[in-house]
Amino acid sequence: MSGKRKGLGRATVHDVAKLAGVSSITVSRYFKQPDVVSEALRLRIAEAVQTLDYLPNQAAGGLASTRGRIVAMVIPNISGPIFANTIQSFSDVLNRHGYQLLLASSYFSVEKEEDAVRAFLGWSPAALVLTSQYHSAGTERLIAKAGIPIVETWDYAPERQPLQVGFSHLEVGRQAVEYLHGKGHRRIAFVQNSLVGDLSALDRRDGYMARMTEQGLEPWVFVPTEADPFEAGRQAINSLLQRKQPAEAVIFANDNLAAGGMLAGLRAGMRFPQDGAIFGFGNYAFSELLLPSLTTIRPPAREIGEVAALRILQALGEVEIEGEIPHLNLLDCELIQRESA
Amino acid sequence: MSGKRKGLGRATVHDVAKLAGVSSITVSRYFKQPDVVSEALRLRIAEAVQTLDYLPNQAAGGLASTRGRIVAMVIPNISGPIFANTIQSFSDVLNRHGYQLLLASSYFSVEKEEDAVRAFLGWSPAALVLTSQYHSAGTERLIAKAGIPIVETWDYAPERQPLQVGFSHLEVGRQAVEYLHGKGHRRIAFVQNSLVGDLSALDRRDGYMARMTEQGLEPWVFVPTEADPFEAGRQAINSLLQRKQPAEAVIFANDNLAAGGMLAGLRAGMRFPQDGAIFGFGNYAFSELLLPSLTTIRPPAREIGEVAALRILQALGEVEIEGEIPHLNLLDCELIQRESA
DNA sequence: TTGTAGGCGTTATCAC
DNA sequence: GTGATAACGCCTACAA
Repeated sequence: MSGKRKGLGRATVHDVAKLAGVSSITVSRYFKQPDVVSEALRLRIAEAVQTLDYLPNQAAGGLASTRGRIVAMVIPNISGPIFANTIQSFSDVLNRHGYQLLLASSYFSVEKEEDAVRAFLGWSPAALVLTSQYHSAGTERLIAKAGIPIVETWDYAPERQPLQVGFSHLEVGRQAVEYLHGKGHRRIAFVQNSLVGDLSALDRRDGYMARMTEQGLEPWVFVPTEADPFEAGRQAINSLLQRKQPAEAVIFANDNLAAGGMLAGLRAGMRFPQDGAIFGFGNYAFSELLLPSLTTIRPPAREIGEVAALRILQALGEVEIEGEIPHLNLLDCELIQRESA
Repeated sequence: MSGKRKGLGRATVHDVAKLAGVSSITVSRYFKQPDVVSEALRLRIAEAVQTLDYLPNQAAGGLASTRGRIVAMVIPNISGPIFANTIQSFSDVLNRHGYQLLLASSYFSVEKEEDAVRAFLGWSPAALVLTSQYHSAGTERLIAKAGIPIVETWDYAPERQPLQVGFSHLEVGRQAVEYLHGKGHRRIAFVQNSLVGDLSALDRRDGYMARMTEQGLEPWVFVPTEADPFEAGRQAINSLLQRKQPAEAVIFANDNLAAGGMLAGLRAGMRFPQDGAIFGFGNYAFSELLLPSLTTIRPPAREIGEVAALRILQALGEVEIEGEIPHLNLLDCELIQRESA
């Protein structure tokens, strides 16, 4: 009987409606607002759904209602040691409310981020999550006119338009100085991330520099040339600790660098913290397993994902909230004192 | 002027078509098969797209063409130390070809996996990726009639319908025994994963048992009661090494357990491998950072993601291939000999 | 509580 | 090479 197009071959609302002896809109209501459908029809529809193995077509639904149950997230990387926790918790909370996660990584490149955002917007996501406050001009334009909730995570820039869920990297840098200074150290160095593009790490460095200056101490920033973080760490240790006037403490831009540096030192016969205090950032999984274990700062990775998801669900009206949705969500980092500093 | 529905408020093909003075189908072709559109029109359309900031609506496109450019993946967990690499490489390859990744985690629960699969199928994904060969009956039914390429990763079950991209956990178990036996060890124990649901880990145990038996050695399986992997590892070390006839070598179900065990031993004054060889699985990021560094087996995490994506793209006709698409993709694990065994 | 009509934005199909 | 038409599967708006 004709059929000029093929379709998916799956059952549709119409099939279910016919089998249940109702109109298709009633089947639609059965899924969206079950309490509006009478008990009798509900049972008939449920049976038809069973029989036909009916699955609502989300693309069609999203198209018709102009609001797809999908949320998009761009993150620097998935396999790195810290962002995965954010993705995990974010995705879990969303799934629980029937939303699906669309994911892509930017590798700390604002161009790749823009590509991902453009691709995502084609899916008319219900909301969009980005990492940090730093984006390309193109991304800024896209999100400005996207007309959906935008959330920036892993950073805290109160003056920006998008919802903020994260923490201040500047504060983290200051906090590290504070701690080491309190331990009596004066010659405190900072090892920068060799990964260009990680702009938040530069904020941590700036916080370090600001606090050092305030304390009347001279900032001492080491910039590794090695790309591999473990190698870069080794390079830093060699340069900072094996000299006449060695650093008393070294703050690394992240735990990878710190671990690489510490390991190189240990294998060269050094002892920590005796030969220099080692301070990291990130509280990666291995940090407590090192000998000595690594003193570091734990960013609220999981919490960021949870809060971001919650705010989005509230903005979408899926979760109730009294009053305004908090625009600024400043979460706590935790300084974890261990053996290395 | 009526307008009974609102729509997204964004520009559509029709807007672009009107501005460019062509029909909307030509705009569609401009995106799908640019070489079919004449140079002149292409320029006009490009300009209109620019002016209007037009973004193709993927949901509408997917609906009309019955093939959305989306691929769904269910993985045990995102934040764990090993699967993230698979997700990362998988997503990267797909993105490069204009496909987006829909992601959810099962936490090693076949029920959660089924929920995710059902939710995903509503999006009419172009393909579906699962982890391991173990699923619920419901999932089996769903994938059997999904009518899209299905890929099972991180395992290798030649007899199964879905495309296989992974490795044999049984083989991994045998390989560990082989290695330790070759080092002269006879009293070789295996520490099971305390995480129920990780069925592939049981396959590794079974491989261990089979090989031990073949060698005329008696299998010795320890089942931790502690849930936390580090605690479970400690428990295992205490039980296996601090006795009259201690184990000479211990194979752990994964690197987390091994690290926990080794660390507990070290802090108690033990030395490795002198007081017992320690063997892991997974080659987690920290494994090379431990002192002693951990001997383990590296699963082809990244490669699995790449190959899975490639096979899917080939099945979808996005990537050329001569002949049949290989159904069985057995990838190599790498035994990484380090200091602990 | 249930149904009718028609549109959401795109693309398959057929015609020129 | 380009266009007219209808259909993909669902949901909003309105009516009963």
